[in-house]
Amino acid sequence: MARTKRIDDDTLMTKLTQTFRDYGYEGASLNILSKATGLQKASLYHRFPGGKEEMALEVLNRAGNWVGENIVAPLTTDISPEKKIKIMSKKLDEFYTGGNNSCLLNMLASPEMVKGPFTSHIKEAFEVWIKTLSNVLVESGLSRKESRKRAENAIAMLQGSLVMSRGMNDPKLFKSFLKNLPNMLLDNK
Amino acid sequence: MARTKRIDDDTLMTKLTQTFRDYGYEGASLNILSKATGLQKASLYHRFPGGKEEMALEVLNRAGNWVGENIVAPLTTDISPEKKIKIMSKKLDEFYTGGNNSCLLNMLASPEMVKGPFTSHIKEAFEVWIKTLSNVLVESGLSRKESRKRAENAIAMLQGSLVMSRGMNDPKLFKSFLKNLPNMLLDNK
DNA sequence: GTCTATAGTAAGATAGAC
DNA sequence: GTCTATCTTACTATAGAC
Repeated sequence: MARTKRIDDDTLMTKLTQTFRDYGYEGASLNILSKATGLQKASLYHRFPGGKEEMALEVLNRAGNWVGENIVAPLTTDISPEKKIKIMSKKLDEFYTGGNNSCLLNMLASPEMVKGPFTSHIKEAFEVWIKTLSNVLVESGLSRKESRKRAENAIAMLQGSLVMSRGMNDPKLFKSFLKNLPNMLLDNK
Repeated sequence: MARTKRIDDDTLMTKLTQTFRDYGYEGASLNILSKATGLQKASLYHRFPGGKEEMALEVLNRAGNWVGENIVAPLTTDISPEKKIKIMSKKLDEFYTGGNNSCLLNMLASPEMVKGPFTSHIKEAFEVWIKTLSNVLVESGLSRKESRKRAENAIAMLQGSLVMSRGMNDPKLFKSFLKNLPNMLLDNK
């Protein structure tokens, strides 16, 4: 034995993701990651030869894929903009577990001066997200400029509501954001 | 000599603040703090016997005082709500150096599960901020409920725009937020 | 008040047995 | 594939000279 995995890849990635979200990159020590996954450090290195950096990169990629499949993809189908926004809200609620989870794009962001290994991934994630959402709003009849602005504001509000929910230890601001999201995006001005 | 300070208290605190903003609590090692301030580690311990935790706590307190004097105080004077918001915008621009600095309330926030030494300070800072800003909006003629909501949204948008400015390495979202802030707060709906 | 030197601990990472 | 044991480095923190 011991040739069989104590924890399957998907569950492992979920645990790692949770830990990086809770502790950030620096705060998530290998000891903490080990306890969170039930694997010893050496076992983690066996699965991620690149160590913590590789773990965080794969976590970031997996989150990107999840967002692509669950949030971006529905936004590019043939249903109405209203329905798209509704689906997105539901998926965001799931993704951030009702405001109790921080966003990796915030928790893994590096100091500006020292460009870290995640900088480009995070920047691209934000840009893709803004563009995709913006396209939906154009489709709903808004101008390109107004659509871009609303998309940026919505994502900023999402990030801010998560920061405040964490800081105040109360997810109500995130929930309130989600509730207002459709209006924020689609209301005629 | 060496009985005279290499760096005065205020400049020292400014450097420490900058470092915690850039690196976060875990990321700001004593080596980094030492280089940033020009003081050796032992000298830092002489000034802050409680070590890094005391440094961060004092940084947080000082930032709270600055906000109290420069942002909260003007909000409670006798000038018009419009002028108050204008002053606040200007001071926020200064405080966050045009969107190039992160917010300590985000960078020092601890993981929810492990209540850190800053949790209560951060929570209180958000609450005071929301209440003070909300009162200004009540004064401008909005209902208590609407005022509270707008204040929360404005601060969330501020936090989010900072997160995104850092993540995208471009302060334009913060600048855009600042520009729209008066409308966001005072527009009749 | 600041420094060099160093203790003690925890970090990231690897070797080799099973 | 997982483990214990270990290495090396970096970290927080302290001692003691000037």
